[in-house]
Amino acid sequence: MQRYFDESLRELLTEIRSSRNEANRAGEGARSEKRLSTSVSDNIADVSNNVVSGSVSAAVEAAERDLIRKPLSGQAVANVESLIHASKVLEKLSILPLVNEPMEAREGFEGFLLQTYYDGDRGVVAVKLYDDRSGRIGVYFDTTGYKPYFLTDIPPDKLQEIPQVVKHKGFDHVEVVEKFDLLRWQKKRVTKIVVKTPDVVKQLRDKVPRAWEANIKFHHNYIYDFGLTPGLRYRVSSGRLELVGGDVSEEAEQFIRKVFSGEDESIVETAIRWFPLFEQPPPKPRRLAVDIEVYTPFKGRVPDASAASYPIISVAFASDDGLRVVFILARPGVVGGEPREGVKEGVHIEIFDDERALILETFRLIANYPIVLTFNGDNFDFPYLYNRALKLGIPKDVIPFKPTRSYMSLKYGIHIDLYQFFSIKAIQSYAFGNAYKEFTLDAIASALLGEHKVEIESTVSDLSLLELVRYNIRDAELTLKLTSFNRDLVWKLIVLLARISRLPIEDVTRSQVSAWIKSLLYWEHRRRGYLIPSRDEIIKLKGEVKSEALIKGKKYQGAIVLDPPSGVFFRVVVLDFASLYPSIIKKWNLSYETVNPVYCPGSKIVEVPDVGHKVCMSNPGLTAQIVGLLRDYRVKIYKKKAKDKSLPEDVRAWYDTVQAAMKVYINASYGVFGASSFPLYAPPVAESVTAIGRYTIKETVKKAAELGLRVLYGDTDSLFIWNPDEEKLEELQKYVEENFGLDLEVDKVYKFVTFSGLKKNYIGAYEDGSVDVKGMVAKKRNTPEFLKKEFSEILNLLGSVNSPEEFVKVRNHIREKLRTVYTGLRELDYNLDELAIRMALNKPLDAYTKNTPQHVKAARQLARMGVQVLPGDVISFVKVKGKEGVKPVQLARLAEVDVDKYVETMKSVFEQFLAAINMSWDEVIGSSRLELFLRKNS
DNA sequence: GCGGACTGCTTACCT
DNA sequence: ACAGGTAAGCAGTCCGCG
Repeated sequence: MQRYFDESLRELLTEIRSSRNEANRAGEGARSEKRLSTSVSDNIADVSNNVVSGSVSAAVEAAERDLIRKPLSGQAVANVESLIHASKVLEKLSILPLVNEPMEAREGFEGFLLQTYYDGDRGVVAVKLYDDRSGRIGVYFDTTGYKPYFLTDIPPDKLQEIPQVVKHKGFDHVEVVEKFDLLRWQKKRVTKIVVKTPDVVKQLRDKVPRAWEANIKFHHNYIYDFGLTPGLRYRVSSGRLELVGGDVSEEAEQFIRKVFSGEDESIVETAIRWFPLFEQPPPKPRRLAVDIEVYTPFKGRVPDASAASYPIISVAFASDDGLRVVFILARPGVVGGEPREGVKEGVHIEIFDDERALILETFRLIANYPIVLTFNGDNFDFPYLYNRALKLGIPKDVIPFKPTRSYMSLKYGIHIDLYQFFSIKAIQSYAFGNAYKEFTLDAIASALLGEHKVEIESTVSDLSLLELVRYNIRDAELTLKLTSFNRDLVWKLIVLLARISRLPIEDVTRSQVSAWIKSLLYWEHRRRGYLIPSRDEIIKLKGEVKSEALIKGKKYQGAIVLDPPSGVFFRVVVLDFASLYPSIIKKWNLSYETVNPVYCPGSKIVEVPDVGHKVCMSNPGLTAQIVGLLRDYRVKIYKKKAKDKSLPEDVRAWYDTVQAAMKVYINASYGVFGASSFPLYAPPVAESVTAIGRYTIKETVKKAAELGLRVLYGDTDSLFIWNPDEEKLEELQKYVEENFGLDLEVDKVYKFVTFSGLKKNYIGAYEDGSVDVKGMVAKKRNTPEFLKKEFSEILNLLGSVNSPEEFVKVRNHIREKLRTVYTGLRELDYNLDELAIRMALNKPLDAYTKNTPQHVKAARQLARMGVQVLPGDVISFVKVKGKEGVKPVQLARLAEVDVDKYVETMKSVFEQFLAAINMSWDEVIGSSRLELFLRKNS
């Protein structure tokens, strides 16, 4: 590997430059006043005031002809051995066109539905389909004459009296349609106002007193009206999209009927209809990850993508078909770097002496992949490339992206920005169990892949070319791996989320879980001919809550937390109600139309405990059906299939992803009804869920007491039982099943639990010595690293304890350990990084107006130094002596650290734990103070 | 003018 | 913009105090 660069790269660069001269001559035509040899040195100085002239596009054409179409001529390949690999790659690439508008999907075209969008030029909805046989994307342009519309209750003749509507130039026509009004449980005739373009809906919806379904994106409406499911296979047939492979076999249908036996027929019918979503194998389009690096003279500041003032110095690509390429810009005064910097084998490096050529090559690659991955491409890489290209005179139609309202979309393929995807809170918490806490490539890759970014001393602008290559390619590889690890887990998850939500891929990867649930519910409303209620009418009819939240500013009361004791308890069984809230929604038939119903057809009404809402049980509520279906599918079918050893491993992995996708949905299903931003916001629904939850756990605690079980603690849906009798436990489970129709499962068994006496705060140790630490200060991000380290060492001591007797010994160990740490701290045996407190900035600096927390103080000091600080940034600071009290790590010295403050922090970290083992800080540290005093004065 | 009691703001956690 | 509940640290304020 080391012999790759046995020549000095610098020498090589000279060669490249001259060989490029030939190839570039045509491309330089437009800038004839500047010879290529000077353009290299001008690269940095000249770009910021580059003016786009008319002759440039001719130059681009020429460059395309001479340079781009024959990339091997004048190609700088940095080593001989990789040339063989590289030429194979490039051979493949060199036949690819620069601009790649997808071909039209005509009659008979078959492919997976990836994306719908509005094609403004043609004025129709367009659908991107991925054909897995050719590996190409085709676009189906709607031929049914589908137009944008919204609904109102004004009859057509009365509508004629509103000229602003019917005389509007975008107005097309009206139709009368019949819908079912779930909220009022009656048929309703509404007027459909059909218009020419989507923007007209926005202009006209306020011109009528009441409008429905006027806030749905045109290309989403298309999906709902045609009953499409993104992620499934379709064929263009008789000018329409026809589902392929959506049939459910007789055998499968019988199986589903058995699983859902006893349910209402409408639920069984939906269950059968959904089956292909979980069973059809996912498409596997080729994926390309792209990452760019930009020169900037300002350290600690992210280059401004809208200005794009400085050159793109490197672009790295990694694809799942094995491509590893870095395009790098030769810059005057920047050395090649040492061979031993260790660029991995198989990475093909191309050195460009012209930034424009580099960008054009980049575009050509991007334009040829059906899926392009970035990390923050929406807000940085793609806008930068876009604006930089324009600045360098590259015409728009050569650029493979088009900016949409909220993100960067691709002309040919699909752009997935993984920063957006991993920032989705439901993904972070439900799919990955909060494994990562910050939304940076490094944090996410470390947590999920166990791999890191390449560490660099200062900024990318200061790196040698080889260091830059190494850094850049790692980012691209990590980005790719984030979708491919664990048998393409993330890609499959995205496909499944698209199928369940019915949102296109570019939409589902950029929206929060509330948008997914909204979309799924809209789709089902449309399918069943229900009018989608407006937010206002739901609030008017269902706005009232009956409980008061314990937390100021919240809308209604939530879960209960039992008061835990303090102390150590051996053999603790933790029971929990399986999917408590979703199960409640299903069992109690909770839905916006069933809670406090306007009309309950069979008058079968039950009352919610505590809050007294009335629930109509006569017909299955819509949201109860959907949530219940996902829950049952997950529990009764896919959790089992995921563990079925008789299935091949990759099939099991798929089913595991299926159940994970369902988990994300059902976990969020309660919360959205309590979120005022949700279009189907129904506070009494959310309030009923938590009230029933409280009722259920309280009754279960009562029963447990009757059975002689000792309940130590419980939070929302869990009960900690001390050394229970097996039979009594089973009896309790039976009681819960019979009385509430819920599953009370044994979640875990702890060898022992140490409770501090505080809620949401305990350590549970398993038989094998591993431990769960919950809520303790030692676990929090804003606790200095040295304390976390020392704490985890104490945890190791603790995990080894097997009996109450052994605790005595461990207590002594712990006491000694703490004393050592204490004296070490007094003598400042730690460095600044170990002492740093990390805290996130949740708002822009100037939004902290009420007071100035310490991390904001530190951040303001950084800002004064010219370092950019943005919301989401985690500030590392240390506590120091002096007026401000804090300093960012970068600016602090060890000598100014305020040791007393750190002793306080140490005390609070360990007191929580000492409380559990019945020790006090003073008894542990008291004598240490004396010892330290004596030692210092001896 | 200072310190303790208190409230409110902010963050990070748990379910 | 999925929810509420708990804990901690600190900033800022009020009040008492001859």
